[in-house]
This record gives sequence, C-alpha cells and structure tokens, in this order.
Amino acid sequence: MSVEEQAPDHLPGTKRKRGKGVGAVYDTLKHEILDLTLAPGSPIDEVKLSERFGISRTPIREALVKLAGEGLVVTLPNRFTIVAPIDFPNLSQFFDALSLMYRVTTRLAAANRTSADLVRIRALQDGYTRAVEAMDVHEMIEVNRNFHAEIARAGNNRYYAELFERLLDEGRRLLRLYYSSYNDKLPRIYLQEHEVMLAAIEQQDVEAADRIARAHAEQIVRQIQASIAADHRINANISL
Amino acid sequence: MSVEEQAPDHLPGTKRKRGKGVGAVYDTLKHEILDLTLAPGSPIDEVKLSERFGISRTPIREALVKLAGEGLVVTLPNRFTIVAPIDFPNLSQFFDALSLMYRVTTRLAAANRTSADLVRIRALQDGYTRAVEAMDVHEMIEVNRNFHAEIARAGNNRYYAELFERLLDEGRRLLRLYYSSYNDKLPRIYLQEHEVMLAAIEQQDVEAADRIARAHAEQIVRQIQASIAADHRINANISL
DNA sequence: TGTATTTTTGTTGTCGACAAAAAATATCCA
DNA sequence: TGGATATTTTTTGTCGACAACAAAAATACA
Repeated sequence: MSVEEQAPDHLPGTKRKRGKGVGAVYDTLKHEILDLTLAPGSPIDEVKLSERFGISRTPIREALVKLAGEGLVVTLPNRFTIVAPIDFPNLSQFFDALSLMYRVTTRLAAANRTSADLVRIRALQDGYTRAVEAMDVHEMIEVNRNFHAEIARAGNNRYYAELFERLLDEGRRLLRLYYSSYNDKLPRIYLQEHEVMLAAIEQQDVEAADRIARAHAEQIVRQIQASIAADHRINANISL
Repeated sequence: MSVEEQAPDHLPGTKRKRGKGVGAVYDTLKHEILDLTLAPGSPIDEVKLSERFGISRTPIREALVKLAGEGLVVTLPNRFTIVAPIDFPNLSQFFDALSLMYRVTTRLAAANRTSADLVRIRALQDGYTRAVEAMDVHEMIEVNRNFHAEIARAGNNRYYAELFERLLDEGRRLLRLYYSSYNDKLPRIYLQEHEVMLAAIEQQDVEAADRIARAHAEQIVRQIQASIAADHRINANISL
C-alpha cells in the first residue's frame, strides 16, 4: 500500500498561498490515514512528501507534528515517522471511552440543541439514508461519523466534542479495516436508532437520549468486536 | 509580566543534544504557561525564544505547534502566537468535563489499580500532606494535580487520562490565578477527601470511589467558582 | 565461516537566510 | 489639519543546505 509516482498535489504553475501549505498537507494526510490509503504502521518519508506537495520539508514537518499531537502518527526520534498502528491490545479502553462519549454528547445535545442544530443533524441523517440505499459502505461510515460529530457539536462542550471526534475517527479506521461490504441488516438498524436518537434530541428528552445512545454504542462496539473476532479466526487457520 | 533579559536556558559552552531542543522549549513553555509566569493572552516572540534557548527558530516553532495542539497557545496566522486566554464564558463546559473525568478515572482506578499504583498514589498524597503543613500553596496545587493524574494512570485508559490531565492543567491555571493564599480550612478538607478516595481505590470499591470523586469534584468546582465570583465583585466595584 | 569493526548510505534535526504579510510610520494632497 | 496613500519596519512562513544520527553494507580478523 505504498504511494509511488503520485501526481503532485498542487497545480504545477501555481504558487501556493503562504501559510496554506501545512494545512493542505495536514488535511490530505489525515484523510489518507483514516481512509487506510496509508496503512497503519507504514513509514512516512518527509522528502517524498515534500516532492509530492511541492513544498520544502519545514511545513511538512509542522504538519507531522500536528498529526502526532492527535495520535494519528507516531514519531520515532532520529529515525522516522509512521502512521499510528492500531492498538489492538487496548481496544477495550477505546470502547469504554467511545461508549461514554456517545452517551455524554447525546445527552448534552438533547439539553442544549438549537433548532439550527436539528436542521444540520437531520441533513446528515438524510445523507446516511441515501448512503444505505446506495449500499455505499464508505459513504455510510463517513456520514455516520459526521452525524455523531454534529450531535456532539450541538451538545456544546468542546472538550467532549474534541475527544469524541478523535474516537470516531479511530473507529472509522477500524470499520474500514474490516468492512468492505455490509450485510443488509445492520445499516438499517443503525438508521432506525439514529431516528430514535434524533427524536429524543428534538424533544429534549435527556434520559431517552441517554438510553438510545447507550444502546447504539453497544451495537457498534459489538459490531467491531465481531469483525475482529471473525478476522482472528481466519488468521488462526493459516498454515504455518 | 514580560520576560526580559532572562538568562539563556542552556549552559553557554554546551551543545544541546540533537532532538532535545524542541522538548526543552516545550517543557519550559508549558510550565511557564501553567505557572502564569506567562500571562494568558500575552504574545510569544519566536526570535526572543530562539535567543533565550540558544537555538534557531525551526525547533521553537515545532514546540509552539505542539503547544497549540494542546490548546495551551493560540496561533494567529501571519501575525503571532499568544498564550491561550482563559475562556471564562465557557467555564461551565470545563467544569462539566472536569467533574465527569474525576468520576470516571477514579472509578477505573478502583477497578484496575495494581499495588504498585497504590504506592505511587500514596507517595503523592504524602507530598500533599507536607505541602499543606508547610502552607505552600503552589506546591499544593501542583501535587494535587499529580495525585489525580496518577489515579487516572492507574485507571488504565489513555483517552480519559489524556483529557483529564489537560483539564487538570487548565484548572491549575485557574487556581493560580485566584489563589495566592488559602484559608486554612479548604486544604484540610481536600486532604480528608483524598484519604477517603485512596481507601476506596485500595478496597476496589467502585461505587464508593464514584461517590467521593463526585463530592470532590463538586468541592473543587465550588471553590473555583467562588474565587471567580469574588474576583468579579472586586472588578464590579472599580470606579469608572 | 562467523563475529567485531569500520565505512557507507539514507534520513532526520537544525541552521541562517530570504520572501511574504501585516502593522507601524511617514508622506502627500485637499 | 485630516484623511488617504505610499513607505518602512517587524515578524512570520518557507527554503535549501548541512551536520548528526542510526541502520545497512562492507571490511577485517580470528
């Protein structure tokens, strides 16, 4: 899964605006990491990146420092930087935090949402519906993430929202890893649960929001765990 | 509260080891920000820093990017970087997250602590006792932070631990801002509560840990709020 | 042949210099 | 004098070059 001979990410004649370089590198790399375009654990070469983006290594490094701060990338001093590996031994920490953030952000959204928030969340839920109908797995994963991130924003607590987005992103990477195709049933369950969640938020029913968030989190954790278990069974059968 | 004519932070004859520059700048600035040695909102000059530390601007900038990632510093593009202002309008977000993290980390510590964890936490509690006896306010604030951070570590969830440390640091800044001296009563209440908390963790009583964490959080939030209210009253009496 | 030591190679961390951007200052003109 | 415009100053963002470091390759040696 290496990136070779890739077209440069800037129009050849164009001079990039001062200060936009780091942002562009940061955004592109973040997407590619969460996409699994860049495999977990794979090395990142500063020189190649600087050629690819047509800028010097200095802004590339600043982007990598930012990514390292978010845990998307790990820097091995004096050696190199790698895409953050997926930390399987500590997945339970991840599930615990993810579940709590589902609950907390959904509760807060029910308490604090404005009508403008409702419109934005509804739009994302509609997008999710379309993705399910189109059976577009990647779009489903992405829109699902944005749906919950928007709910967190409506909850109006930047500490929770920030942690939750980080967890949702990591979850996106896990889902990508195991899901090239869904069975038909699961997405429709999520669709229904989202609908109930949105109703609870709209009615500002905090306890109902908490209940459905909890159930939704359990559903998703189960899904990921099942995927991983299935995968491990396959590995266990490899001839050695 | 400006820093002028400060002695350089490296021994004049010494060459700093490659790769240690950013870390040194990062650590020093972080301390000074949380200390309030650097006032919230005050500008940070890259050139002055590079002279002070005896290194070029490149590693200085990387340190600033890291600090910005943690919200300790705010970068105004093409202009300058300032020490993160204290976000008074949104303090309730902070209190909400802080309280939840107190509870969650203490619960987890009760569930997961090893005996080695207990030793480390006990050592910090002893340090706190000494600070109270010495009436050393700054030491009390610092050790208190480390006490709870260590409990979070024992809880063994890096997502919670990381967010909690960030919140504790921000709290440290708030306490520093308002506390040059304590009244005698409060620190001893904290001391007792810490004792109860440690006992619950030792006995692995999750529900008791939760109860005392909740009470402790409320206590601290009340303290900070009272300090701010008092301060605002003073400001309200200024003649205009 | 296998192990210790040196050399080479590749990549990072740091530097000093320069160009772009914004603010501060000076200049012009009614 | 006052307000708009040009100029200077200050500080950032970026660059290309180089030295330090670690791994890999080559060499020496038993």
